[in-house]
Amino acid sequence: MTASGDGGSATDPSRSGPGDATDELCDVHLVHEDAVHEALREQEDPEHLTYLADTFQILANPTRLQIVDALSKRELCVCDLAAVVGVSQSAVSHHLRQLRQMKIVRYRKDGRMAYYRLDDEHIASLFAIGLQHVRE
Amino acid sequence: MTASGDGGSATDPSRSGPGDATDELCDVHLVHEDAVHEALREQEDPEHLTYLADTFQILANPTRLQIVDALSKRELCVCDLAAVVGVSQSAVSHHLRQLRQMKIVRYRKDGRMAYYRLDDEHIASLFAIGLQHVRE
DNA sequence: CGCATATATGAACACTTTCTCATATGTTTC
DNA sequence: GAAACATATGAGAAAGTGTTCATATATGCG
Repeated sequence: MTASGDGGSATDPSRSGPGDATDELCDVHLVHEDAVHEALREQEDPEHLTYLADTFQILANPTRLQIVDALSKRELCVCDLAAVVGVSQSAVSHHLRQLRQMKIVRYRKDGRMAYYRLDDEHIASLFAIGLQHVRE
Repeated sequence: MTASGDGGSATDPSRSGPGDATDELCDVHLVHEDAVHEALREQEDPEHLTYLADTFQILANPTRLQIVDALSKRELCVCDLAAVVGVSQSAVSHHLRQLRQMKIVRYRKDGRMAYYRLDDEHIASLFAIGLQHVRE
């Protein structure tokens, strides 16, 4: 997932006025220094971005999106979900675990059945806005 | 899709319902037939879901989310983006192509520079709602 | 024109993901 | 307790992804 290259970091404190000072944060010459430094200051917490990337990763699968789609309207048990999305119980269960781990779905146990639903409204929003983007 | 394996039908004819003769959609026994059929009827277009999965896939990378984060506040050229996210120009360019292909970013050419920005408001919304979900 | 700069892209390797098969866990029923 | 059922999970093969290196395209400048 992550495997980002060098951390780089930055904010060269010695950089100052014009001239040919080494305006390098990475390995490229800075074209718009102010914008870059502003962007660096306002950057989101990298941990949040990594976690968000993991969340999108779990949503990045048509079968899991079918599950999210179905659960956006009603709760369903694992067996029903397998029938709806047309894959094996094992595959659905694996998908559900991933969705659970990223807090995209939650479930309640009733006897030997497990009834799944979306975890919160953010998920329904992400799905709905994503569909809007796709439909345009 | 590939419903292979054992048949194990065991249909339950005592269950009522407006007689869609399909008591077996996959290879598992249906526990809540009505809910399953309703979910099947209301299913989103599979092509949309595949495209949406591709979109989430492109968002499912911390470096690309850093790019989206930076571009959510200002337009930046490729060189600046490389400095901000701390990876090589080549890597950024590869990422930008993917973001372009999924209509997550767009760009304008000015001389030899390419200035990128987010493609539409849906993207900013997806990013913002995703962050809310992460922060909870 | 020739050279530097800015961006784009192809190939390849390390790493990750997804599916299926086999099996484990927990619950209900006999 | 044993069998049947609903769900969960581990392992491993096949496919996919992200980065780097090398190089291509295109613009600007002297």
